[in-house]
Amino acid sequence: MHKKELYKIYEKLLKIYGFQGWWPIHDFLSIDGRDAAFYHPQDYSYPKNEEQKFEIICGAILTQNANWQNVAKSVHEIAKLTQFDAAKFLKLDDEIIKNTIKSSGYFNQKTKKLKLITEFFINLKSKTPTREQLLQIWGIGPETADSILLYAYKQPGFLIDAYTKRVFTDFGFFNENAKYDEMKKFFEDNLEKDYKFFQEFHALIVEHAKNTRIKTNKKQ
DNA sequence: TTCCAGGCAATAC
DNA sequence: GTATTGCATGGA
Repeated sequence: MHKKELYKIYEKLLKIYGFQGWWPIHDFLSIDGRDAAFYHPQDYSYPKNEEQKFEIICGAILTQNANWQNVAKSVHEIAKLTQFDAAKFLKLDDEIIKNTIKSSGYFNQKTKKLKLITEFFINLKSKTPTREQLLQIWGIGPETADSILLYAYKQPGFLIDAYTKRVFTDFGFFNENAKYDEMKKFFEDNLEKDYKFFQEFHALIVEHAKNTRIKTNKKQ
């Protein structure tokens, strides 16, 4: 019964913010540019190769509880160092990686996470992983698994993040203690499973959430 | 200065 | 099973 409402929200967000073109893919032509990550609105053909898949996976780890602007710097640095060749990345010393991803925060944990997912990625040999496989990897939780599946592998699973929860709780769809899988199921039960649509919807939710950020005032 | 950002695992209860 | 805590940087 929520189908109509959800599609209406999507149309409204699309009208306000336009196509978002997620997930940003690094542009090697502007490798020395300031902001080398770029978006590709209405082009759902990305990632176009293994390197771009690996880039999205790295970004998904790095953006865990981190500001994307900080992550973009790390992505840029990894691109310069490895061109997102997974085998090349795996050979890097931990100290090099820590220094390279420093701006994303939690660099000790994230270095370990990146190495583990890189090993997994190489062993996949271009196959598509399952959600269960991803969740077994240390450092991959439901949101990271879903973003990897949706944006690196074009699998139409709905991705829930802090923004999605906040926005749709505000809209009255969920209550404060709604669980990840419960919210995910809600969207998937009420929407057509189309990866392009899911990619766009999630990106629009994030954009909207950023634009309606509540400026908290600690002491009330 | 304080607070938060495209979470997750470990630990405590 | 649910709640809390540690992880860390950079910009507002």
